[in-house]
Amino acid sequence: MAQEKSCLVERLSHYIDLSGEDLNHIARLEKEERSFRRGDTVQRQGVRAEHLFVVKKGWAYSYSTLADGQRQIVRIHHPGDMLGFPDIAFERAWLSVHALEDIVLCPFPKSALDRVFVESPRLTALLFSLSLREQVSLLDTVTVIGQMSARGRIAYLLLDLHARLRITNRHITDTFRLPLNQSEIGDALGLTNVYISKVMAAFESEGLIARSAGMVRLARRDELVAICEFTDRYGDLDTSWFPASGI
Amino acid sequence: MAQEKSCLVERLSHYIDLSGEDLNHIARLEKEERSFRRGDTVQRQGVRAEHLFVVKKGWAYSYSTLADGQRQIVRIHHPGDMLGFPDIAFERAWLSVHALEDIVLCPFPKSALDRVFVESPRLTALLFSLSLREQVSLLDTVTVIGQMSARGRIAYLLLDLHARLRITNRHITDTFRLPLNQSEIGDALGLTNVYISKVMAAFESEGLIARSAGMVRLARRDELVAICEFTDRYGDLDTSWFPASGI
DNA sequence: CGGGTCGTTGACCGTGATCAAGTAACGTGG
DNA sequence: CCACGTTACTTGATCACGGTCAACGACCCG
Repeated sequence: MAQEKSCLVERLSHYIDLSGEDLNHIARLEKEERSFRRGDTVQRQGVRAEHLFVVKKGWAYSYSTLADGQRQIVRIHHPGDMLGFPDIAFERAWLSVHALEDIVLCPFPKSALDRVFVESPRLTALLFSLSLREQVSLLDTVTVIGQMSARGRIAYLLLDLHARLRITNRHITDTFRLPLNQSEIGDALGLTNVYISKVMAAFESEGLIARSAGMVRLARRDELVAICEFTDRYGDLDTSWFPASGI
Repeated sequence: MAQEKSCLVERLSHYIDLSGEDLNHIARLEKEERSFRRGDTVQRQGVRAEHLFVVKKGWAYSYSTLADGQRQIVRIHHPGDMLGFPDIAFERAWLSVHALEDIVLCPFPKSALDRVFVESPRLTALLFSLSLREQVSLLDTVTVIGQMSARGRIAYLLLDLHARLRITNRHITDTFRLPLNQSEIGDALGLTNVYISKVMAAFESEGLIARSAGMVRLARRDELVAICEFTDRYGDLDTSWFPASGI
């Protein structure tokens, strides 16, 4: 199947120049894209994890579940994100993945990674770095959930989503679509849906945000930033140490 | 300086067989040892991050600080651990590192990583996997802090430390040394020192743990496990996909 | 001795959970 | 077209987990 353009190439060439060699690797890796419907479970915790995915279209999230049914959403995935990194190191998936809307994923098999590691150190370094950036984002999440009040956590979530959408869309305004319901926001932040509702209503009445039909506008972004000490961590990666291309 | 045995080799050969080639790389990576005194700051958030470290002796922790001085301890490092992974991907360190006691670290420069990536894909895969395991551990931390009560969080911390000590010491008993004070435990779990004191006193009076002179004994480990649904995530890595050695 | 750190304990309080009722929007089938 | 179920959000009353503040004791080291 000749694809117009590989979604992985598109994603990765945002960071570094890829040689023809590198491109061949990616082409070999990438398999047919897969679609899921809103609400589908892409992957369930504990199954054999055999693929990494690139999100081509739509939002999804990864979560873990406790025995009593409590759910922690640990990562929200946007178009252009890669998901499934943690599963590379283990036989079974640690996280379940849920489609927030109709989505399209590009899978590529973990078993093909060895050739990438041998033949394209530069691509390997990039994958490693992307995984590390996700790790840094998790570090922030821990700090936010561990230390901040509900207002801070919610402000952080909104600013973080906005900053991440800006990675792939530089010209984004202060308004964006938020296809998460309040229960899901709560599960991402360790709060209840009820309290999300109350705080967001407060934010709105204070003029910090505006909401309508699934859209959010960060009306006074600076104040939200002050509430949670937000700093954008999605600047450019340090690629200076990467192995040179083509050798 | 001829060392009896490289601490990195000791650590890594626990997971895979290392070729002579690989060993040479490691030797080149480990320039030297560096010692720090109890209470020293090994690295401060925001400085140029130029090294990865292997902990050879003593405990340390990585943390981030908020503007108001609140501190989130995100990772406790034991002998044999590697620290500084997240800093590989960025120019500046995201975390500060603090010595919990007198420690010895083996630094190796980030700038030397490119040769590892080019010449030893197998070692690269192992480093990647170790970084991913740390990421998985962070995922658990998020879930624990986001969803569990104080009792659950503290039980989890104790069990997690115990399980990690068992990686390098298979014959560990149910008793171990805990060189963290209660303020630090609180900062790791998003709780206050006061509440740590109260819950641990409760655990002790219920016979779940016993304490004396900086040591903790998990007297009824099974009940602690039940409290926080603990599962040991430090089993062996999936190394099946690793590139073969020697080529 | 004196001062520092650390852990303990108690009184009080506030954030955010819990429970419950009600509303609005939407799709479905009659 | 309305009746109905479902899902999402809102709002209020009540409650409890864990924070805050403060005092005190144990221990260590100079």
